[in-house]
Amino acid sequence: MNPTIKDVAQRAGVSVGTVSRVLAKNKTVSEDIRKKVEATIEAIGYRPNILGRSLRLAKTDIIGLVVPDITNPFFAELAKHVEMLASAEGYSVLLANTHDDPEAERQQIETLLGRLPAGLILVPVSNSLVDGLVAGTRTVTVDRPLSGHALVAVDNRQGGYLAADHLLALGHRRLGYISGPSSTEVSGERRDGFKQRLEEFRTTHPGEYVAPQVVEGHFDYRSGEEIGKQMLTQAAATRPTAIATASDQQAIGLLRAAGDMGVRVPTDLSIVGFDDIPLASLVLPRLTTIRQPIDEIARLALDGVLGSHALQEEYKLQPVLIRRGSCAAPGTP
Amino acid sequence: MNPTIKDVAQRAGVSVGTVSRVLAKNKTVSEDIRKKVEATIEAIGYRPNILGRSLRLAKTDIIGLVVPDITNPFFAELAKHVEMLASAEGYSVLLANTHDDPEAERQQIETLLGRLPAGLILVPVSNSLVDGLVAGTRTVTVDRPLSGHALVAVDNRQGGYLAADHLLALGHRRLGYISGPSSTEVSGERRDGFKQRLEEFRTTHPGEYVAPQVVEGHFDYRSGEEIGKQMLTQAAATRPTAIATASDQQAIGLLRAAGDMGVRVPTDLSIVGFDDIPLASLVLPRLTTIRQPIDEIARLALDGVLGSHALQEEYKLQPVLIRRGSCAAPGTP
DNA sequence: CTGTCAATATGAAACGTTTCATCACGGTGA
DNA sequence: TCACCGTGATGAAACGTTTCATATTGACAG
Repeated sequence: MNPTIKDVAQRAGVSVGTVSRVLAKNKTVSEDIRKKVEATIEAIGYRPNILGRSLRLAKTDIIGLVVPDITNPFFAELAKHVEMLASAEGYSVLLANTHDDPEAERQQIETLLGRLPAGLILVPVSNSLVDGLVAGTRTVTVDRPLSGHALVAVDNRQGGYLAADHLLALGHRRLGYISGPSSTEVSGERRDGFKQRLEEFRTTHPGEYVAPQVVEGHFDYRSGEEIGKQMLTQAAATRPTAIATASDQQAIGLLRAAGDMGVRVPTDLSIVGFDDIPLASLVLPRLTTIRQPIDEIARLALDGVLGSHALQEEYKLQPVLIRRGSCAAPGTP
Repeated sequence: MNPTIKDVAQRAGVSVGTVSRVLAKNKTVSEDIRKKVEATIEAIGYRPNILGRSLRLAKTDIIGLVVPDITNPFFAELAKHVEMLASAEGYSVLLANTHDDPEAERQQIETLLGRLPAGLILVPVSNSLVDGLVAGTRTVTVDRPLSGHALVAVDNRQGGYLAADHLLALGHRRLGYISGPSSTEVSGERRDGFKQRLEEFRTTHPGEYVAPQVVEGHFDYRSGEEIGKQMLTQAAATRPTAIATASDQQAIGLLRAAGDMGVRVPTDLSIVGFDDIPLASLVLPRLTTIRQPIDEIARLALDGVLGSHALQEEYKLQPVLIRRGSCAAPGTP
């Protein structure tokens, strides 16, 4: 149906090999033949069949992107950046959701690999299952580590550290922390960074130290709201004056809980989120948060997958504290 | 490198054609040979090369999904549902963003079509450019119409109608409406439905009718916030007691503006959104909104693209009003 | 005039499938 | 016995590329 390279060759009176070389911008083709072929291509509207080419070359120009849930703003943002960069280089992005289910993940990756992608960008949910499955395809892990594969991620420990540091500097002493599920390393690191800063504070200001209240949850809105409610029902004298979370979604849920309970933010409660999703600057009050440089993450991941150079084991990026309206010194009217 | 069908054939002592027939679950192959071939496949870990197959069949099992912006929660939700349904049927989803740019859209669609997808699901941003470009590939349009192609969408006019109806029923008379950009038919329809209900009201209650304040904006948070500020700076006696918007994002921006200006929702101002994105039930107060049945939309779109039946011109779905906390009768304490 | 060399163009093979026209082989009916 | 048929298996072609070993020039040196 569509014209093929053979049609072009025939119509231009040359061999298919020659046409192919014209297409490949190969030097060894004379000027006038090149012109004639190009004219013919234009004339009959020839467009190379990507399947024939992929078959011959045994590789495609498709990038697989596997995320737990595209509905999560962080991953949506990641997908957007990856797609932008990839399409600028002539690659397309195949999207797969795992719904945080290891079995679904295995399945998705398997069918993805069957399509011989040029590379795979993966936000893994399980540590074991996919191990070894991704051999033979350049694979970069994002956000969460997977043994044996390159990882692009923010320095989560440093992120947690920054949050605690900011709150301490504002004068808060009774701190709360809503972490992510302990099944993910990410949340452990963020929490540990948070705690580490507090430990440091304990040694420098032994008299003022108060042990933080740490509760584990999921990364979503709901979890932030529920745990927030629970934390805030304590007597005003013992409940935290500031809470840091492991995700902006949790922080926004927490914001909602505070609102429901008449706890004013930031007057009665300071909140620090994590990620800096677009919504963070649109809630009321605007969310102070730890930003992940997601464009950088996407760039590095794609570079890793497409680049010819050997993959480093880990690309750690520095998170940065974004000050907005959800934090204040305790007792600020 | 990977074993091919030839290896299987050779090792099992049959012809490649036979192996292919086994793979295709074709009836005309004897029981014992079938067993032997299957055993061999298992033994050497053969997996059919999808490229060879696609080339031969001149089609792939890839679905192209083209959206303006995957970061928009509505489209993320759409992508998630499409991906779920598609992968359940053995198809994969190729994602492309157009950033609301007609030229990018043309470009994206063109390269997508070059990959010979089984079908294309498109949320178009321009009416003209891609026309005819998508011939030869089963294409379904979602959300916004494109002449000459099947459309799956909610009845937008009815959605606007419902919003106005709800607010009138609550007793509001001075209404505001924040619409989407007039370049999209969608926003026109929603606005017209809204106005239509008001016209009906005018004929039934001629004495009480007040002309609505309608302002045009974009679908995003920022636009809702800006226009909201502008609307709410009017004197309390003339400004609307209720505002409907063309998207939840606008409504949330509006919510933010109201909060900033000390206008209490729903006490001083009722708000109705549109879409029912996940976040709608998480803001404070929870957003009353017009829900689009997005799972249905995804299902119909995929059905249209994959099904063998002829495409209808239009699949209109009914929106439904979701009552939450952002609306109340005017003057409710 | 002949042999060489560089510069270009050609033809065919190969990538891994599916499919279709044949073929082999028993069995059956006349 | 022979023609015929049905059941299964085979072999080769075809899908549209790229690439590599050859072939064809023409120019130029000896």
